Amino acid sequence: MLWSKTLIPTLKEIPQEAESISHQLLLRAGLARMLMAGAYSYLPLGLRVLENIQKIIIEEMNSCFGAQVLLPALQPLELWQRSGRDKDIGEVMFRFNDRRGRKLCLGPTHEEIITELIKNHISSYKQLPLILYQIQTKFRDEIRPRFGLIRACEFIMKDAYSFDQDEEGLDKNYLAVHQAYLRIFKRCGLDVLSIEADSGVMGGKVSHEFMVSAKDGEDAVLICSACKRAVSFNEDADRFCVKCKASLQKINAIEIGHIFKLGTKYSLALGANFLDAKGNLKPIIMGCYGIGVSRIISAVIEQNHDNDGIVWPKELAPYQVIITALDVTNTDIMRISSGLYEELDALGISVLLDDRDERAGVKFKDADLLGIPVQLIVGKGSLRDGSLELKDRITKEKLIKPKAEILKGLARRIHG
RNA sequence: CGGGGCGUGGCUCAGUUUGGCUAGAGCGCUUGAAUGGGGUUCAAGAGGUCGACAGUUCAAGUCUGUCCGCCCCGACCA
Repeated sequence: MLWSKTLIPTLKEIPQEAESISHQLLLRAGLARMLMAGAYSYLPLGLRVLENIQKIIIEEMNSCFGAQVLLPALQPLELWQRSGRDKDIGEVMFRFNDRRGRKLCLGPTHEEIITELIKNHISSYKQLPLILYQIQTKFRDEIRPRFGLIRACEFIMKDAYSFDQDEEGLDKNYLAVHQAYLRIFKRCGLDVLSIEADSGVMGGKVSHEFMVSAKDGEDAVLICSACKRAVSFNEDADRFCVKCKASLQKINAIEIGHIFKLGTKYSLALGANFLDAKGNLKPIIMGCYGIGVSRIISAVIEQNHDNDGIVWPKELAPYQVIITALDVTNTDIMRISSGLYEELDALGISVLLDDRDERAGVKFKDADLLGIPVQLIVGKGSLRDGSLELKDRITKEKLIKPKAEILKGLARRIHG
């Protein structure tokens, strides 16, 4: 992609509306823009990052035999009345009437919808176990949306649901998804803590939340200074670790995932049953597994930035390489830059070519701000001896070498 | 919802205390020139319902009232 053909509105100064680091960089690097509190437009760069996260999630969910679906965001309120959650969820759910006066809502989550679907299609133990998941926009009328994408009223979530005939099956799926989550977050470049948690409105007994430590996080976590075990924070929390008696340290964190062993709450309420091998009618045992996909963008920025801007983990970067063409009025520099662009593009490497007529300093600052892992710089030096310059955004290492060697260094950074 | 802060061109802000001529600066944008490796320099331009409405006044960005929006803290939260 050519910079001049896309929309990357970088900002030199910190917008008034942003206080947290991830919110500031989200806006400054031109990833997203606010429409109103809690609702954001994703610009080309932000969408590419979002798609990269989704790709990782899809790969890992498929690897534990999840099958992707897409359920409606538009839902009949009646289903929520049947599960009893209509009241529990209360004003967090957006509600309205259609033209016929039918009561509708926008889905804040999808347990009811998936259970209703499954009820009509699963009738035998032979069809179990099953995991279905989707990546979809959720709507929650938050009391206080804040920190950019971290708490939004419209956001993108991956929600998965497991269906089993017994508790053993649920335990197995729960563990499989738990492990898949750890792989997902690692690939996203996140240092994540898995914590036993309250299941709250979701119901069920066991739940784990996945927390990312971040200075501007809105949740708090306690970590044992000795065994590093993390526990969720509440006001009357112990000051010492129950296991090793060492002191606990409070850190701020962002919750990016939450998984629950639901049991039969929804299958009983909505009548999702199956016949076991002996012909007994039993409720399906369920689990549900959520990831805040759009929230990951903010969490990743919180954990991967420096004074110059974002430092994207390899797999999330909106482009793998940015070619910084210094002096676009110089036809030789542009010829070399375009050639390089074509060459990398043919190799399947995603490249952004900065073809703007801007000063070198502006381009360097913007390249650092965007956080694309590898910068290739084409300037006067390249004309003299055919050399290229590579800047590694992560290590800040700079190499000026013949093209062949630079391409090797590039390959090592992309594939290695 | 309670407390606090803010709202002036695309962005950052000054001006509001103490009302006074045609509303300013920097960045960005357009045009021209010089420059060309870490947010250049000079010149000439374009761009504004001063968040909205109502009121006070000879006169309102500035004072009063109501409302709207954004941010932060709290409560809440899957």
